[in-house]
Parts: sequence; C-alpha cells; structure tokens
Amino acid sequence: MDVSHILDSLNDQQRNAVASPAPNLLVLAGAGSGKTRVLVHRIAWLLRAENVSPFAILAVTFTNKAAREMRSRIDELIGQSMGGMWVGTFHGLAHRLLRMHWQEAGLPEDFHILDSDDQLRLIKRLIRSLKIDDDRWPAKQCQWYINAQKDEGLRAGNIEHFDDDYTKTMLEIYAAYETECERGGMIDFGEILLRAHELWLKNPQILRHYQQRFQYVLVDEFQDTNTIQYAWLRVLAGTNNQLMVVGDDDQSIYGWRGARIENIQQFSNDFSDSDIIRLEQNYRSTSTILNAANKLISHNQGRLGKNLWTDGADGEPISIYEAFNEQDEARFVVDRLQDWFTSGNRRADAAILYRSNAQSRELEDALLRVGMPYRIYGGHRFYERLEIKNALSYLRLLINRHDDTAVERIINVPTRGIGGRTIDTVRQVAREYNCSLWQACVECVNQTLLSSRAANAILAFLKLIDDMQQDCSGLELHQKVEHVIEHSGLIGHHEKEGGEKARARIENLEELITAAGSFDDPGMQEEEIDVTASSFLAAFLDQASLDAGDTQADETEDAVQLMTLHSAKGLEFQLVFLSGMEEGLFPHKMSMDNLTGLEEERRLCYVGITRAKAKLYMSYAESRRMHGDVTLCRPSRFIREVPGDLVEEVRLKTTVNRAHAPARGGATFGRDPGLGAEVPQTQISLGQRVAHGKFGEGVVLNYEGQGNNARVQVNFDAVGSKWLVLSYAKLEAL
DNA sequence: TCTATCACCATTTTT
DNA sequence: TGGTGATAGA
Repeated sequence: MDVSHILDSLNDQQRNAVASPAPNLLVLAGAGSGKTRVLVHRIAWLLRAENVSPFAILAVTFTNKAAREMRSRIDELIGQSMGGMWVGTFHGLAHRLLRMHWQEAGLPEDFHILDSDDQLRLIKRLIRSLKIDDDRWPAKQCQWYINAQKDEGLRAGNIEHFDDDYTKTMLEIYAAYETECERGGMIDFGEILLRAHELWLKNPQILRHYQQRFQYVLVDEFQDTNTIQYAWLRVLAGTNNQLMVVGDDDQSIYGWRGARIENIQQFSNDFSDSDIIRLEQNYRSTSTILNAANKLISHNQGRLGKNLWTDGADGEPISIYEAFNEQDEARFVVDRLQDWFTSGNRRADAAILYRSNAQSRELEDALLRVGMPYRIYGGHRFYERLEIKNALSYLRLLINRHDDTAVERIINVPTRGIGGRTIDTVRQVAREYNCSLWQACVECVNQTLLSSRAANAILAFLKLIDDMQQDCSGLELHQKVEHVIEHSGLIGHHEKEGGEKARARIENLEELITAAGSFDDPGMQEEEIDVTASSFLAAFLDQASLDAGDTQADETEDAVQLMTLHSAKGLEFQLVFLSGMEEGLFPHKMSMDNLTGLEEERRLCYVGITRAKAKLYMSYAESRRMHGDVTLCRPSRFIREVPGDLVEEVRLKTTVNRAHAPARGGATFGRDPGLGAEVPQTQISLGQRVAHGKFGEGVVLNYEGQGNNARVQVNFDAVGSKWLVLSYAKLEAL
C-alpha cells in the first residue's frame, strides 16, 4: 500500500517522530509545531505502513474534545473509521476498564461517578456528621486535600500521620469519605484513576491481557500527567510495548492540579531506550510573536530547552496599551475588535484572554454596549448546571434508589414540604441502620418517626419516584428524560423563580432532552461492552459525568471568543488580546511569591502569547476595581520580559491623569491634549468638575469625537466612571 | 417549612 | 462587585 501521503506533508522532525522505530519516544513539541498532527499521522503510519491492528493501539488525551478531534482526524487521514482502537481521556478509558471489570475492581455493578460538585456536598455532610468544626476545616480545602492525595496515588490508610491537627483531621475526613463512597458505590474522578491502576496491580491476568493487546500507547499533553496517570501508563507499557508521549514542558500550567512537569524528565530515565525528538518549527505565529514568547519563557529555570523558530514573516509589532482603568481597557479592546471586524475579518478569529474569570464582566459589558456578539468559555458547563444536575438526579434514582447524593439533591426540589428537620431525622436513621437515605425514608414512615405532615411529604416523594420509574419503563431514552423533567415539577419550579435566568434554565432542560435524543453510546461500538436497553440510561448518565458537554453551546454565530488563559491552551486565533497584564493579577498574587508558582504563571503567559497567529495586544490598567474597591496596579513583569524592539505602545486615546507622567519616547498616535484641553466645539474641558442630574458630581477624564457626537468619560464621585454622550447628558460645568 | 436578609468570600479547573 | 451560605422572622 502507498503510504507516502502520510509522510509527505510533514517536516523532517515530524517525519522522524511519525516513522520512528524507537522502542519508546518522547516528542518535545513546542507551541504550534504540529503536535496533534504528529500523533494523528503516527497512528495512521502504524496502521497503514506497519500493519498494526487497530486493536493494538491506545491513545490518551486529557479532554474529551481532544479525543474526539484526534479520532476524527485519524479517520479523515486514513479514509475510514477504525473500530477497535481505544482513543479517549485518561478518565474515560479508566472508567471503561472499571465498567468491564467491576468485580475485580471491587465495585458494585451499578457504581456511579461523583463529580466535584457532588463530592463537595458529600464532604460537607461528612464534616457535619463527624462534628468537625467547618470554620476551621473548610470542606473546600478538605476536598482539595483528598484529591491531591488521590492524584499521588495515596489512600487514607497509606498516609503517614504525625500528630499534627491538620493531617489528623484531614485523614479522619478522608477515611470517612472513603467508607461512604464504598457504601454508596460511588467513585470520584481521582478514584477512577486510582482504581484502574489498582485493578492492574491486583489482577495480573487482566494486566497481562491489556499489555498484550495495547502494544502501542500514545499520550498527548504529557506535561499535564499527574503521578497516578504516569504510573498507570508505565504499568500498561510494561517492558515490551511502545510508548510515545508528546508534550511541552513550557506549556505545563496545571501543576496546581497535581500535574507533574517532572514526568517529562523522568520519562527518559524510566525508559532508557527512548529517543527524544524536538519539534521546533512553528507554523502558527509571526516571528515577532514567537520571539516575544521565546524571550519571555527564557526567564524560567530548568527548562528542557527548545527554541521555536518560523520561516514566516516578522508581522506586526506587539501592541501594548496602558489603560486608565479596567473600563478604559475594555473599551480599548472592543474598539480594536470593531476595527478588525469592519476590515472584513471574522469575529471568531479573535480572542480576549484573561487570568481570572472575574475579569470577563467588564469586557462583556463593553461588548454588549456596542452590540458585538461574543462567546464566553468557562463558568459552568452544560452538565454541571444546577437545573441539569437536578434533572439527572431524578434519572439516577430511577436506576438506583440508594443513590444518596441524588436524594440529598432533589428530595425537596421543587419544594414539597420536606425541610431541614425532616431530612436530619432521615439522615440520622440512615446512620443508625447503616442504610441508604431511601431506605431510611421508608423506615421513618413505617415506624412513624415523623409528624404526619412530614411523613406524607416523604411518602409523596417516594411514590413520585416509583411512579416515574413505572411510567418510564419501555420508553426511549429521550422520552424518559422528557417524562422526568415534566413530572418532577422542575419546570414549574424554575418558572416560579422568574427572570432571564429562569428562562435559560428551562431552555437548558429542554436541551437535555435533545441531548438524550442524540446520545449515541460510544461504548456501543466496542466489542467488549454489551449495552442493554436498561443500561442505556446509565451510559448516558456516565457520559454526563465524564464529559461536561461544552459542545452544547451555540457555535453557529460569528462571535468573539472570551476565555481564561487556561482554557485557551490548544487553541489559536489570528488576533489575541491579553488583558489585565498587571502584577498581582497576572502573575496572580497567590502564585507570585514562590518560584514554582511564578514560573507556572510565566508559562501561562507563554501559552497566551503563542495563541496569537498574526497580531497580539497586551493591555493593563493603572487602576482596577476588584471586589468592590479600587486598587492601583503596576504593569506585569511579563511585559518587561518581552524585548522592547518587538513592542509598540499604543496611545490612541487621551488620558488625562497622566499629565504628570514623563513623556514616552517613540512615535505616539493621535492627540494628547493633556489636562485642561477642551473637548472641541463644547464648553467642557478635561479635568473639569461637572454635575449630572442623575449621577451627581464628577470629573471629566477623557473624551472622544466632537460636537454632537462627542462622548466624555466622567468619573463620578458616587457611581464611578461613566461614558456619556455630551448632547444627551446635560452636564453642568461647575 | 419557607424566604428574605445579611455576613462573608472571592485564581486557574481538562475529568 | 456578586454569588453563596447561615440565620431570623412569617
């Protein structure tokens, strides 16, 4: 068979990686160097040139999106869909193993997945029932502790404890949490990986089966693997299988979540027969952008070393804008976006990136004001939304009455007269009898432990669920979902809430029915899994836990992309804005006082810069309103770390308050009338005190346009800074 | 039991 | 500033 098309489009380094005969391979792939491309072509090469069976290939990614993309690109390249190959996320693949070998993994057949929200609620309940002071030991922190331990492969019993209060308390909660999960047949995200690892260690015959099967293991974003994930890979690879890992130490930005950048260094030690290939040619950005990124990241210590280059053009300089405040910054960004769009570009090719989600509000406001469509990533994903989780909890109960997490969630949603007192009683009974909440409900009613009103309410709840199950039997998945949403009263519950938010919630519930209608169990295509009709709902629920469902959002409209720097990893845009480049915000104050934290922040900045293909803006504000009050800011050190010859400062708008600042060198754009300058054809001058009918008194800071079209920015004493159209605002000069 | 009000608190988040 | 969680009154 002619396999030349698999190698033809690649450069030398890429080709070496794709056709490598090495027993193990580490590919250090810089940003934009064709990392995914190499993985995809490598798999095609194995299948077509080396006649490897698809059954012998396992490819791991971190996100479902990446897994889907990889699979579809493989299919595209080889011209057909390959069954038998395992392509998925660490969690997805580990979960699959646990479903197939639930007995050997020590799980009940109907075990279910606890997402982080469920996990937090459970820990809160445990802290309360253990009578631990939740002010001193917040559930959040405890959840963090447990997850961190699991990421390291440690169970409560394995952890050494000294006599310090912290470890003792954490371990007490961790142990109770383990017991509770065990009792309820629940596993959290960390547990999925931990169990899958233990499954292999404890069952050599199962391990041998998979080792013999998966002779080729490929890993994407290797710099993000944590201890347990790497351990899992090592066990699977054994001594005979080929392991190819692709990653970039400079793009490791999840250290705070347990990712171990050291795994990259460790790889060469653990697999002494491995080759290292560097992909350093960048196909994404202009050389200006690339040089800026290279210079910035060179401030980090202990890198593996890698220098990205491009044979593309220099491109435009990086523009830096010093804004007066966060509103001015947002306005600047939006102005540039409007220019960009009116020059015939797509809005979707532009992205605004920021360090923390809170920064999006100001930007959204500014976009909204000019009516520019935008799409914001992050926040709650589809399956994490409150209304969706409630609906899913009802569905969970149809499968398993003893799902306490689900009962806790919806026993009184919508309100049906089961209050805190009643639930407390039920919980206590459950603890005494060591049974599920559902059983405890039954006991409470049977033994008349409750007031008759409460007992009736409980009874109604039990009956509601039983009836639902009865009515749902035999229905298609989407009909089940529809039935449950209708009969649970969730729609009415949200209608009563009223407002824009409530409407969105109802829409989401309807969207859930649609999602169920188009649900196609990925496991169905696999040879090993026999999915019966009754577990189809279970498969849907699993998918809902493991895939947050970010594909649900409307992607048809041409819209500007807003997201955190973290969620921008792996993406690219023609035009990129890095906003909020200020000390304390980026690098964030929580991470800037230790070297590890600071270097991770710098890598994050590196990721941000390298998202840009053609043009990059960086902006910062001199003052910024944060959680209510105004703070003065200094420009981020990362700006200084970009060489001056790659940068130009933008001064399109007048900024009054800098009359005292030294004049900046280099070319300036536009005008800079300074303090006291008059807005053309008006009675208003900058720095002047004015009064407004509604907002009170303030100082004129800035203006744009002239005559009837002139807008002025006034910093009001009472309500802060606002932009007003002069001809409407009726400002009185004071 | 429900709901309105008031402290409290706030990185990043693939699964 | 805004979203959350505890608490007091209806």
